[in-house]
Amino acid sequence: MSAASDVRVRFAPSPTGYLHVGGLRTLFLNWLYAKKTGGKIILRIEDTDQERSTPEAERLLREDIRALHLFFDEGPDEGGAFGPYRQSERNSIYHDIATKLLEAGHAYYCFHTPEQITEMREAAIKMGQPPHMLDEKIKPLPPAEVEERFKRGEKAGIRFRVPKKDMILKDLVRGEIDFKVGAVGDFFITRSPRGNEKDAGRLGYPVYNFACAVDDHLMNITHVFRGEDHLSNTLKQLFIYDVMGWKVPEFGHISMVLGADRQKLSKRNGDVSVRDYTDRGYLSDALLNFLSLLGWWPSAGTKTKSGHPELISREELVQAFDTSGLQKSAAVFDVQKLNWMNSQYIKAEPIENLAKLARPFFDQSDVSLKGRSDAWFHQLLQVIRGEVDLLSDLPKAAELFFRADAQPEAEAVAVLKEGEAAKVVSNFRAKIEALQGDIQEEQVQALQKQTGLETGAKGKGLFMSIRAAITGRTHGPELKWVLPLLGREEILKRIDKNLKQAGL
RNA sequence: GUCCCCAUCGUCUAGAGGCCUAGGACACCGCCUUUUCACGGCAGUAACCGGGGUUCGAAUCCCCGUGGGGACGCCA
Repeated sequence: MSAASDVRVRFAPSPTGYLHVGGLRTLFLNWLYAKKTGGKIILRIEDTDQERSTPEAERLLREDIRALHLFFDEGPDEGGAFGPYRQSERNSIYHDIATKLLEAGHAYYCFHTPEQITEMREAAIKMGQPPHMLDEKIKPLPPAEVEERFKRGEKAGIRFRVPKKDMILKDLVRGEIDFKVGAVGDFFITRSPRGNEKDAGRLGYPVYNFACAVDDHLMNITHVFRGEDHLSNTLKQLFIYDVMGWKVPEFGHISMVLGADRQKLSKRNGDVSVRDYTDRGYLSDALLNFLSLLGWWPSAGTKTKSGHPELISREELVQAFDTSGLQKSAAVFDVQKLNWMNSQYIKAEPIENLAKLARPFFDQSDVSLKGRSDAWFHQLLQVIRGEVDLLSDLPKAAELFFRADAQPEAEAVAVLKEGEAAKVVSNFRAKIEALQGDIQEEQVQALQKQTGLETGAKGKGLFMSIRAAITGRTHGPELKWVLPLLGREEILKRIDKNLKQAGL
């Protein structure tokens, strides 16, 4: 992390639902940039669409972000010198600027209904023209007529008059992008009032492109990293900066995240909600590590403590982050790779943390941790953590240690009926019975060896017989780990039960 | 339809004119290890979208084509 700087980036979600992985990736890239440069990251809630935004969604969003241990320097809850940070609380600011735009002739009232405009757009497309071709020919009304219409109770939104000129966007990711005249048409900057506004007068709530440009400017945002799908929005915002004479922030349009079908990630082609992932037991750092590598790549020679080129800790990510690694082309979200990465994080997580993270998954499952000590649970996790990709797979992997009454598998029964198996098992059972106190790893190995010596069994005949008799299965973790976890009583009980159920 | 963006293994990507017989990672396949499964280790299969230029030399630069994606809301 470098010394403090003037860099200010923001995450500006609209509170309409859970946090999505695409949004999280944008947030994280912004976060990395802020941390890397010693700048600040601001949370701004874009809730100008009163019909869709809910406080509940905002709460959920914050909860999701907090769970990932990502924090903001400024925001609705954390405060700051550039508030309010909720757009719904900034109405008077937008109205002031909209009024200025109106007075300067950069914007005009539009009394056409949404239906009329839609009609014109459809007609334009039919003529092979850009959709906004016809409706932008609508001439602004003379002031007297505007007054007249308002007096009659008509409602109007304000439209921005897009200057007739080419624009160049200097993009941090894509270089110079040229937009020809007419790439966008006159767009709405405020809605026509719906009656639910506070002190709105004849003005409604602002529309995204307007509120966004105003806030980025007023909040001194220096860098805007957002999805490529915003490219044409950026053009609109550029025009606002242009006529207002504002300094334009740096823009970086990051590539899209696509589903396996190469379409924009959606509910149809994969899970999009971050909560879905955390609920299934993806670790936050694994998810973030994976997401960071979707559309960004560290420069050559980046060293990681893990020794693996793509297993990069959060601190290392901050160190390595650089906008030159931002990718131009879209990236497909590959769950397989995420799963692998998650399994690596599960293996590397300090056991106490892992226990803390894993416990809820056991509580939700039908294997109960009741009566088990923390030490035992840690030991258990140590044994099974290598087998799973997700925390939610843990209880299933642990079943062996809980299901004392489970039927032995057919294969296990077959093993027990084979040759000297019965002799081997009873010999081993006697040795366990004679034991006192906790069973140690080395003891298990010594006992097995001894049984081998005494019965003449070796190899599969020895090890598999014991395994089948105790676990009722032919595969699983190493016996030297299984037996200490089970304990003397449990082992004896299981041998007797399995033998009986095998008909021996 | 119009505008904009993009194009290296199945996927994420390295590559900024000779270092490329194109490197890494996930997945896949095989072998080794573990007298089980998994883990781990080692090897292998696999890509520069096509066509024209520029150049002594092109995955890298330019043009065209094709393909994919995005945007075109009084949503964000």
